[in-house]
Amino acid sequence: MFSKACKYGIRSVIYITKQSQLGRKVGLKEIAKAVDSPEAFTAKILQKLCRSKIIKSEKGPTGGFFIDEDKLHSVCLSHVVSTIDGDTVYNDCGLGMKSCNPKKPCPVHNQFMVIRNNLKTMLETTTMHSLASGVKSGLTFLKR
Amino acid sequence: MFSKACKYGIRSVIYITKQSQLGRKVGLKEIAKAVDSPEAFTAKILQKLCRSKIIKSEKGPTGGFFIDEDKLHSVCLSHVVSTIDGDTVYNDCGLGMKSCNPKKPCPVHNQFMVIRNNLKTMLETTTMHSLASGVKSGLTFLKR
DNA sequence: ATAGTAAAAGACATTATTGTCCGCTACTAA
DNA sequence: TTAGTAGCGGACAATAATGTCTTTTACTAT
Ligand code: FES
Ligand code: FES
Repeated sequence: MFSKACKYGIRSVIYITKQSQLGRKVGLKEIAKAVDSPEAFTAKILQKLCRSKIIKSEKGPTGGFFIDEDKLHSVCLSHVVSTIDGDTVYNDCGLGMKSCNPKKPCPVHNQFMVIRNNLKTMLETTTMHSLASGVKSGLTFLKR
Repeated sequence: MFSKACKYGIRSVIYITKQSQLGRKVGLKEIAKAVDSPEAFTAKILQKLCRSKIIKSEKGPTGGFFIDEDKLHSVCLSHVVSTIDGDTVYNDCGLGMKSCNPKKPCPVHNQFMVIRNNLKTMLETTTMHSLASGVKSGLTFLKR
């Protein structure tokens, strides 16, 4: 469904969100440990997310990653996914044709559109904030 | 969503199905041209599909790929997908945790299960036969 | 100011996926 | 029986994704 990079990215942002709700900045090492992801690789992903303004970072001691107070409730899954994986999930043809064109649909176009629209809606309505609270309340987990 | 191999596989099987309905066996070259896929790579994929009994092949002149009359209506998308891509679509955690375990769900588990079940149902209820008739009637296409 | 810290950036290594090539085998038709 | 055909199988090549390492940059606390 998503690339590994994207999965690490989502898990990381959920963790960062959770900690930002507590007013904490978190370092790379802590994140990688919390979500069980390769450290250096995770660094690259976080850099991307910073460049796309989804998260912020500060260098030096007491530095780390965090999310602005005002963004805490607005960031949703779709932002993270499109930053890391691009818009392929939304635009690509399910059978790999040059493009997904309703005027010249592939055999599974109609069926795919249904699934894809469900997915799209889900990604756009699921906030990182809500995912983080699941973790916070111990209902969901970020590793194992 | 699916690997390229899987997409080529699906397109190929649809084409083979369409031709088998007309009682024709089709050669690799013809298939690759019809679905716009790399020939040698497609050969590998067709071999897999043969080993899993989804399609059949015959060597020598007048040989080629085809689907048994009795299977023509029973083969569905899920068979092809699980042959090529395995059961990852069904079993893997959407966030890449070791396993998708409802007892220890990841933050998006519930949301994912909905999408995945939709997808699963779609794959299991969509027959290659029905996809092939769309192509036959000119409503859908296998390349471009 | 300076030493220490943590992220940024770029080069590099590994692995998985995708794609190609070629000799071998099975088959058919003449 | 033999020549030609078409899929099979294994080895190989190219690319993309994943993952690592090292140096530089920005910052902060002392
Ligand atoms: S054309 Fe294939 S999914 Fe739209
Ligand atoms: S645990 Fe992640 S999808 Fe089920």
